[in-house]
Amino acid sequence: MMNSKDKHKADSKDNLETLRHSAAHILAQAVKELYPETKLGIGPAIADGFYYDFERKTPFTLEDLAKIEERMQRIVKAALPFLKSVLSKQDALEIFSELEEPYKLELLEDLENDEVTIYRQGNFTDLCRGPHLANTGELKSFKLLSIAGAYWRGSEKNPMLQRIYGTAFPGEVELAEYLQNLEEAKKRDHRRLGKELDLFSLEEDVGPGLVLWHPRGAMLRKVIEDFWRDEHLKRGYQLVYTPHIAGENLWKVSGHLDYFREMMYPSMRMDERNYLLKPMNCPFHIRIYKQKVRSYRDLPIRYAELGTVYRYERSGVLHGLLRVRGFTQDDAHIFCTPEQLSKEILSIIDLIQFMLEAFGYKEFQVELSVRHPDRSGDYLGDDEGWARAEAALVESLDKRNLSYTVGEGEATFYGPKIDIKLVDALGRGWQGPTIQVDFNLPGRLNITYVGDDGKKHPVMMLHRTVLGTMERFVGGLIEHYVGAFPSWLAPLQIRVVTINQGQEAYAKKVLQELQEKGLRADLDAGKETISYKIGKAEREKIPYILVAGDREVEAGTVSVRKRKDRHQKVMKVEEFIDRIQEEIKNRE
RNA sequence: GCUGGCGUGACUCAAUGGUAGAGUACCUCACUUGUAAUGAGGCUGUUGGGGGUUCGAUUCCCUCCGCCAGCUCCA
Repeated sequence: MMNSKDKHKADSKDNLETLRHSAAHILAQAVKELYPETKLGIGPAIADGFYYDFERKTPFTLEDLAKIEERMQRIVKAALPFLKSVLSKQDALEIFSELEEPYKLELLEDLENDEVTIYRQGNFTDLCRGPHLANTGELKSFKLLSIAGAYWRGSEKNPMLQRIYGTAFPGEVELAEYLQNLEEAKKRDHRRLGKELDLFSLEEDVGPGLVLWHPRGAMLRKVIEDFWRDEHLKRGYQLVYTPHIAGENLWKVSGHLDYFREMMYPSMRMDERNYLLKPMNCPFHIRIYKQKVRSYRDLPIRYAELGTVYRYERSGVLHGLLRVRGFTQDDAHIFCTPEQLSKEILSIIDLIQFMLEAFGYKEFQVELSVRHPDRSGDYLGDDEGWARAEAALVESLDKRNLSYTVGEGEATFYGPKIDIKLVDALGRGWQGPTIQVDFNLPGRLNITYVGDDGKKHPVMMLHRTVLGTMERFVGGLIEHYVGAFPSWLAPLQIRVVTINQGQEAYAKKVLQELQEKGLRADLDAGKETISYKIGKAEREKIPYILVAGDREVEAGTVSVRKRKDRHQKVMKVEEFIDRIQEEIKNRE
């Protein structure tokens, strides 16, 4: 049941949507007034604002944007009422054919109901479900933000229209706040922080989407990988390693050459054979499974590998660490009996949840991807198997009380899946952890186990990642912590700093003590002022600075300064070591 | 891949149809410093690559590459 507070919240969300949707109409009116030859696409409200798609021969420029915004202001000032009319589809078709709006006609023709609504303000008419503001004067605070191409109806087979993005808020304060947040978010961008903190780089000569991990980034990754490995071993996984290339036949048999070729790098030839760079790890894990006859008693078998794969991603989609061409999946394949499937899925969900929470993620978006109800012919595997697999996925999500959205038709051709999205600084979602049931490979590669009846049965197979890939996960993590990693993750945990050169010997002794305890520390014994050294360490976002001045040398202590905390505490080195080790152990 | 924008020293950015400057970083010297940037001096560029227009291009045009935003696609 909805309480009054929730109801109010829902109302204001609807109000914001109405406001933005109306803003989109005003945008379209302004564009039509300034550039009458423009054809209208669609113009909805979105999470952070609104957009409208237009077809026009000459592209909009930034100067046009300013002009359009001005014209919108004029329409707002005129306070034109939004007039709704309900009419028959036939009448609407006549109106939009008179207006020469081909895209609107296409939309109308696809509408199934016979009654449609249109809205008018001033001389502008749009096909629209509504609702809208009472009049254009109610739009107070808005701003046009950007221009981009967008395919008509989201299909790259269709012509590309020009999309104008904007945002609108009930008041100037909210708008200013939103724009400022946008600026703040840019400072959290992992590409910027990755450079500032010297974590990684991408370089033209190496190639687009191919990552160079610098020492600090590599250390961060090592810590994550160690944690990942330990946790997998605790949970009954076995680690494997497999090559980066394999003979063509492996990929032919697995179906990758039929279904995944356009994502794969061209083959290389040696000794009269063709080899391909691996885009996935599964065929290798399956070959390991097939080395022996497996009994039901051996199952489940869980092979895990931090497997580096290469995929040809289209140039326009590359994005820092979040979308690359060479990446390391924290992959595993689970071979089990149909009876074991539910339990395996559940324990993967538990592992994902445990891992993400360890990295400070409190909530995440879960999507269940199932078959398209009308297109069962497009999928491999029988209905019964799909039904059972989908039920197992749903059951596991429900058991752990996870809310999720259902993506109909989002399943892969070989099976249903659960995807978890990580959200970046600008609110964009990136698919990370995934659990996929596979109805293709077991049959295709004839992977079986011997049941208690002594007969061979097809095995159930799961693909899964719990972080996704090291690249995407670390990219997300940088933004999540804004580069200020907790001590257990920080590539460099401690910087020892001297005040003048007299303390260098003592500082070196302190450093050695820290390093002997396995702590990641370095020393700044430079000639600069203490303020300079503190500032430098703070900019590097090192969790702890230990200052060794004359007083500390005298007393055998260090002055401990925690990141972003001006109040330092003086203590014995041993005491500091105890404290930070406790912090690291608890992953605080 | 598509649409639009951008590409200047290691980084952030400036400038002009007449062969480029500032800050940071780096190096040197002086200062020996008590918790977010001591001072002075110095070094750094085939202005993304190639081609064209021009007496002359970093600036204008073409082309390729890369980056950014969005679309499409994905871990």
